[in-house]
Amino acid sequence: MLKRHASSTEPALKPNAARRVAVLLPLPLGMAYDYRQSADMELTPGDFVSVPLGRRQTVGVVWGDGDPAGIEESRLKDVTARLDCPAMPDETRRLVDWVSRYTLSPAGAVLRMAMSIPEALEPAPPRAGYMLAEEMPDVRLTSARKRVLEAIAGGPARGAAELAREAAVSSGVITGLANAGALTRVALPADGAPVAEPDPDNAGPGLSDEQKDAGDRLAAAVADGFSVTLLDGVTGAGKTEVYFEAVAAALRAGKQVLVLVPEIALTGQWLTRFTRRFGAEPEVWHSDLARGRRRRCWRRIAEGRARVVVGARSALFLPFPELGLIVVDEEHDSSYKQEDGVIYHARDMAVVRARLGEIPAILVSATPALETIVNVELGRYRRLHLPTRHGGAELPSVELVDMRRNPPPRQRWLAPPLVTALKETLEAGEQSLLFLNRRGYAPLTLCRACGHRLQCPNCTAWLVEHRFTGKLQCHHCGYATGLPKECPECGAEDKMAACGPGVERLAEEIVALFPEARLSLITSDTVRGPEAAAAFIEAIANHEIDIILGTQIVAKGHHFPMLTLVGVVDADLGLMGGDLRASERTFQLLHQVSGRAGREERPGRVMLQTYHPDHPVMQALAEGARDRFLEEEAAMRRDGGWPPFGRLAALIVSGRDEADVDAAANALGRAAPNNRDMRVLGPAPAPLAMLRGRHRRRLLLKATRDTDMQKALRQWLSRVRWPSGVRVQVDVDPYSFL
DNA sequence: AGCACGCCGACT
DNA sequence: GTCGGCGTGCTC
Repeated sequence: MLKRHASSTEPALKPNAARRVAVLLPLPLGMAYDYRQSADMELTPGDFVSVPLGRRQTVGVVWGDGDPAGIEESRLKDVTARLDCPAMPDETRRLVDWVSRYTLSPAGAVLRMAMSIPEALEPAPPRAGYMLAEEMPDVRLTSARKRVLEAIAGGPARGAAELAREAAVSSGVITGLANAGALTRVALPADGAPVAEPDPDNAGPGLSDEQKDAGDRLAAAVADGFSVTLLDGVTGAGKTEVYFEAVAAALRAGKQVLVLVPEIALTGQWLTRFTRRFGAEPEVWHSDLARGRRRRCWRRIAEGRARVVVGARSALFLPFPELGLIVVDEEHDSSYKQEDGVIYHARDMAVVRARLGEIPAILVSATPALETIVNVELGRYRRLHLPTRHGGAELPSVELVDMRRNPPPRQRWLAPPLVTALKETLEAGEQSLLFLNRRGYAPLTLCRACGHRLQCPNCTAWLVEHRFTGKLQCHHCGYATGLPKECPECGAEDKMAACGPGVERLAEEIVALFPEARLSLITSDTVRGPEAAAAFIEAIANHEIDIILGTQIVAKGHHFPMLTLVGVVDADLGLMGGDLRASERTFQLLHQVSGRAGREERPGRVMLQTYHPDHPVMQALAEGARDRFLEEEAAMRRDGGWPPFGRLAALIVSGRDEADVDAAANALGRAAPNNRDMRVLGPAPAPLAMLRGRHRRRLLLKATRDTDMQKALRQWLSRVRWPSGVRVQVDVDPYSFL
């Protein structure tokens, strides 16, 4: 494939023509660059190579043959070296190409996601280990030192950190012993520490008949090439344990497994369940892993030593040499959509990766995306249904609290029925969860004298007061400022008033109502990082907390046996704003929060505070009529030609100069394709008309299902030029309408 | 993404 | 007179 063979139909190569290879670089370049390959260098597609670029050295990947008709030979530079590390697997390279074509992103930009840790390609830095010195010098033996010497006597040479942990001493003791000559430093085999492998036969799964049947069917699919199965089950049905059977089957077949999860910070309970089932931890991958751990993790995956990887969406681009199964947990979750840089949907690309590798994908959810349901109905995806909760727990009852008929008192946000329910729950010694998807104290601050509203200078957004930090914050760009004493517009003193509730303000209300209750506020401001999250979850599970008050982050995947009441403070919050998926997303989120209630023998109760009790989303939630809701939603989308029955792509035109942005957006509007199959809406100011100081306009290309969107977009964009200060971003299959 | 080149303000 | 700000453009 790589070597070009001269044939009679091709012009004969010049006898001393250089061998060219195409090398894709992890830069937003769009195409591979050609390099000269020296005669003694063997290169195969996928090889990582070091090449000169400008006046620096860069690492790239051999992508295929060079193009003899490409740039002239005199400008070719030599490949410097082939790196000593496993080649990028064929499927990963094809995925990079596929995502690049689909999203209209430069291939190099996609490659960058697959080379997120360039250090992993270099040989591992030598690791210092310690062993007992041949001759024990005369040193003072403290008890800490004794423990170290005992620990080291019972095993091979180990690293300082490992040894310190085993002997329960600080690493200073190790250094001290080494300096005294009692320990000698030796080089450890780099990264060679054996990894405990998950064992598919470690523990019996302990499944119900219903779960076992589903697990068997998933496991059977593992041997069967490409397939997509929706594992559709109510919250608490034990879906995780069911797909673990497919994981076990893949492990038995000697394959690697990738489990995608939406928010890696929240998987503490998931990891516990995994370890219980498989007797070892999976490899955990996410983008803010410390450099060294990330490097080792990447390397173990590339070498096939990591067997099960659980990770956020970027894990899709890891170099699995023998991937045998992909699971997408909470497949409906919108955090699978990457919104900046290369804009892609990890659930959809996971299906593509599965097809390229001819392996199965399992999509897991209690509230599947409409896209997924439609794919099931079209027969593209299989479906396994788990209709009952594990252990016979009842699904919670959902009540609507009509805020028009039961208004809370002025400057309060909890309606009387919810207050009563909270009181009853407290008295029964059970836990309550209040959900309000609004960080901070108040979403809006205005002047009572002149009506001026405090807005972010860089974005079309109100500043949110945070009493916790005493600041006004923009949630879009990170702008923060102190709370002004006087109105910046009219100068009136002490007239600034907080409008509406955030979780901090709601906390005040709860403290006033139930001063004796133990309240915990859980938001991304109060929970920074996985350890803090684990501590909160532990405290809740131990019933050290009576009322949990939180944003989005409490909605997902946790299981608290004493939690019997869930109150949604503003169920209408997500419905505003004309977003195509507003109803669907609100349904999914509220259904998911509701699922936190009553997961064991105690029945759960859910109360949704709403001003629109007749809205289809509220009705469907109250009646537990998920499938009816999906049918109604599907009917509306089908009538309007919206996804998944039609296709969408958005263009976001942005720049610092508003006139330039408008001119470019209008030019795109004039050049827009408009025919029987496609129509362009806009340009219109994007919902966030200014973001981080850049003005934004949006155009939406809406087309029939069978339209080649990439081709249409490429042709459209090629007809228009815009000034260099203006950026045009393409979002194929947009999810958020921001 | 780097790292150049290039064209206008405050320094030794 | 030069040092240096980051805007613009190229890298096989």
